Amino acid sequence: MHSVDEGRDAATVSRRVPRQVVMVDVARRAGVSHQTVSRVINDPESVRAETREKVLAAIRELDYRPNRAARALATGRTGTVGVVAYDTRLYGPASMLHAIQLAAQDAGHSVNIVSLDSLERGPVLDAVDRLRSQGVDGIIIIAPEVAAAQALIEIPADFPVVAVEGLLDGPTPVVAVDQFLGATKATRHLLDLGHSTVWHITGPGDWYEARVREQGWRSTLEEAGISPPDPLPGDWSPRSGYEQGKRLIGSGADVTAVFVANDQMALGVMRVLYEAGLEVPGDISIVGFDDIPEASYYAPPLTTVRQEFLEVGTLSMAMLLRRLRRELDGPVKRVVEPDLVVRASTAPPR
Amino acid sequence: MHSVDEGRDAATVSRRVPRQVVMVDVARRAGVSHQTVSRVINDPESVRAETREKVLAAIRELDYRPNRAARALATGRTGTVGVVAYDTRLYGPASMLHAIQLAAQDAGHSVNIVSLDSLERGPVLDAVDRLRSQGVDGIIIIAPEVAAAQALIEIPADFPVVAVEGLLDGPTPVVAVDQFLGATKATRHLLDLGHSTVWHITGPGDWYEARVREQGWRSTLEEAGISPPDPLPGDWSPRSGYEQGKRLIGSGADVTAVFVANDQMALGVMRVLYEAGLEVPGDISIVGFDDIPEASYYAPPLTTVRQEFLEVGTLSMAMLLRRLRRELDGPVKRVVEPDLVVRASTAPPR
DNA sequence: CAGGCGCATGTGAGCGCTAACAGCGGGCGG
DNA sequence: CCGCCCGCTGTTAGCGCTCACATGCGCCTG
Repeated sequence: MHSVDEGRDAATVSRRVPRQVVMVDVARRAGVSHQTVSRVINDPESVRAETREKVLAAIRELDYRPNRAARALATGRTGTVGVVAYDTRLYGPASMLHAIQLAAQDAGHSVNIVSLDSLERGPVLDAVDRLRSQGVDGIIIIAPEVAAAQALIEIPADFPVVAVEGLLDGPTPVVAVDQFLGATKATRHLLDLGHSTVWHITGPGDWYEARVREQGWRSTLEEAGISPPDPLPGDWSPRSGYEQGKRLIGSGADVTAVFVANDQMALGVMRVLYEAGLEVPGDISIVGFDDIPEASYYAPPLTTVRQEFLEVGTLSMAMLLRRLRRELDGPVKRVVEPDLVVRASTAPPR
Repeated sequence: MHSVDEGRDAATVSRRVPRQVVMVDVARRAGVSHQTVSRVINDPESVRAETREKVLAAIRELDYRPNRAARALATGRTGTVGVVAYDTRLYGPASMLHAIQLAAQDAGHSVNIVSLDSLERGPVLDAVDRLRSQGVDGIIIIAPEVAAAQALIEIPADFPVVAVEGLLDGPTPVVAVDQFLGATKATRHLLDLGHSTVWHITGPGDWYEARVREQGWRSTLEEAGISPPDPLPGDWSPRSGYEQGKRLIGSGADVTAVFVANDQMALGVMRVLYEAGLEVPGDISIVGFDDIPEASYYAPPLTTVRQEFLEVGTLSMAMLLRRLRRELDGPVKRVVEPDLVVRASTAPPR
C-alpha cells in the first residue's frame, strides 16, 4: 500500500501483475486466429455470425480493450483530432470547444487540445506541429487572431485543417460567424433609433473578429454619410470596457450610442456610466456582441448580437470529418449569420 | 487538385508521395545506428557530443518527427493525460481545464478531453474507460457531481487518477477548494453585518460543491442559534437565480440577506430585485460565490467568495504528474482556501 | 601486462495491431 | 465432372519505436 512496498512488488514479483489482455488472448479463448478477432472489431459483417458471437463473448469475458497505439501504428491513423485554441476560458472559445468535442465523440474520435499562451504566429505553428507529431488525424484551429490565420497558410496543404473564425479568403476551410454583418446590424439598429452617430469600443487589434466588427461598424456609418469617430481599444475584459467607457464620457464628446465589441466589455461600460450618473438607455444606448447567457440579466438587459457558437463548433467538426474521409467536394467556407437581440439597453436619443 | 485526381494519384503513382521520415533515415544520414538516434532523442547525455550534433543536424535537415504511436507501443506510455469534465463552458471548469492544460504542456504531456453530457455514474465510468483504452497515462476528473465522485471508487486502484472538487473522504487523490469554509465565510459575513438570518439559493443538488456550500451555510446559521430557512434550488444559471429570487421575494418572508451559490445566479437575483423595486444592498444584501471576472462590474459590484480555479487546476496536474512518476508519498488531498471578497452588494440591514 | 571495467555504439527482438495474401471448402456454370 | 469463384478464416510481414544485450575500445589496476 505504501511506497516502499510498491517498489519491492514491482521489482521482485513483477509477473504477478496480470499482463494486459491482448488480441491473441481473445483469439485463443474463442478458438480462432487473432485476425478474426481483429475482423470482429473492425468489420463485423465479414465474419460468420456464430464465430462473431464466440469472439464477442471472449472479449467480454476477458474485458479486452484494443491497444490504440498498436492500431495507430499499423493503420497510420489515430482516431484523434487536435484542437488549437487561445484562451478556452472565454465564453466563445469554450462554447465552440464544447460543441466540437461532443461532435467528435459522436463520430468516434477523441479530442486533443493545445492551448496557446500567445497570439503570435510561431506558437500557433508550434501547436500545430506538436499535434501533428502526436499523430492527430486532423486539426481544428479556434484561433481567431490575425497571426493565427496567417500561420494557416504554412501548414502543408494535404493535412486536414479547419479554421474557426479565421480568414474567409484564405485557402483553408473555414467556419465563421459573419462578424461584419453582426456589426452592421448593431450599428444600423442604433442609427435607426435616431442616434446621430455611434461610438465603438473594439476588441484586441490582433483578433480577426475585432477588426471585422470594427470594419462593419465603420462602413455602416460611412454608408449613412457619417464620419466615424475614433474607436476606443478594448481587450474583451469587463475591466477594459470600464476604462474605455470612462475615457469616452470624459472626452467631452456628445455620446448617445455605443457599440461595444463584446458583452463583457459592455458590462464594464454600463458600470462606469452608472457611476457617472448616466442612464442606459436614457442618456446612452449600448449594444454588445455575443449574447452570453448573462446578457439578459444585466442592468439593463443588454441589446446584443447573438453568435451561435455551438453551431459554429458543430459545423467545423462536420467539415473536418468530411476532409478526414477525403470527401474533397462540398463547401469549404461556411458562414453563420448572427442575429440582433433587442433588449433594454437601447432607445432613441433623448 | 480535385477529388477525381486525388483518387487516381493515390492508386497509380502512390510512391511519388514522399514516405514519412523515420528513425532509420536519420540514422543513415548521420552515419549511425537507429538506436543512437533514439538515444539522442530520449537521453542525449548518453551520446558523445560530436555524434549527438551529427544526429541533431540530420534530424533538422530531414525535419524528422518521432512517431508517437510507435513509441507508445514500445514503452507502454503515451505521454497523454485524460481530462473528464462535465460542462466546460462554465467558468469554473473552463478555468481549471485551462490551468491543467498549461501545466500538462509544461510537463511535456498532451491532454485528451472527454465531455460528459450527463451527470450519472455510468457516463463517468464510460468516459474513464474510453480514455483508458486510448492509452492515457493518467486521468484528472473535473466532475464535481456526487455521482462522479462515487464512480471514482470503481476505477482500478493502480490507475493514476486525480479528482478535482470531489469527495475528500474517498480513497482517490483530490484537489479541492474548501467549499464549506467558503460558505461559512459568506454566511458569517452577512450575520456579522447584523442580519438576523441568511437565505440561500443552492446549486444543483447533484453537484457535490452545491451540497457542501449548503451545509456550510446551514451549519453557520445553526451555530449562531438561528434555524435555517428553506433553501431554494437553483441550477447555476442566471435564469434560475432570477426565478428563485422571484419566489423568495414573493414568499412574503422578511428577507434581508441572501447567500447565492454562484455569481451568475446572484446576477439573476439582483435583476429580479431591481425589477421589484428593491435595492441591493439597501433592502437586501447579496453574496455570491466564485468571483468571476464580471462580478466586480455588476450593479452593484458583487460581494462574493473567490475560488482560485487556476491554482486548483495547477495543483491537480502536479499531483497527477507525481503519481505518474510513481512518487506515492506526498499529499493526496489538497485543500485550497477560498476568500471572501467584500464589494458593494452587502450592508447592514436597514 | 593480463584482466576488467566503463563508455559509446550497434544488433536483434519484440510492443499489439492491421494489411495483404494464402488456403480451404462448397456451389455453380460450361 | 472439372475449374472457378466466393465466403470465411488463417498466416505472415511489417508499422516505427525502445529495451536488453552484445560489441569494441581505451584505460586503470594489481
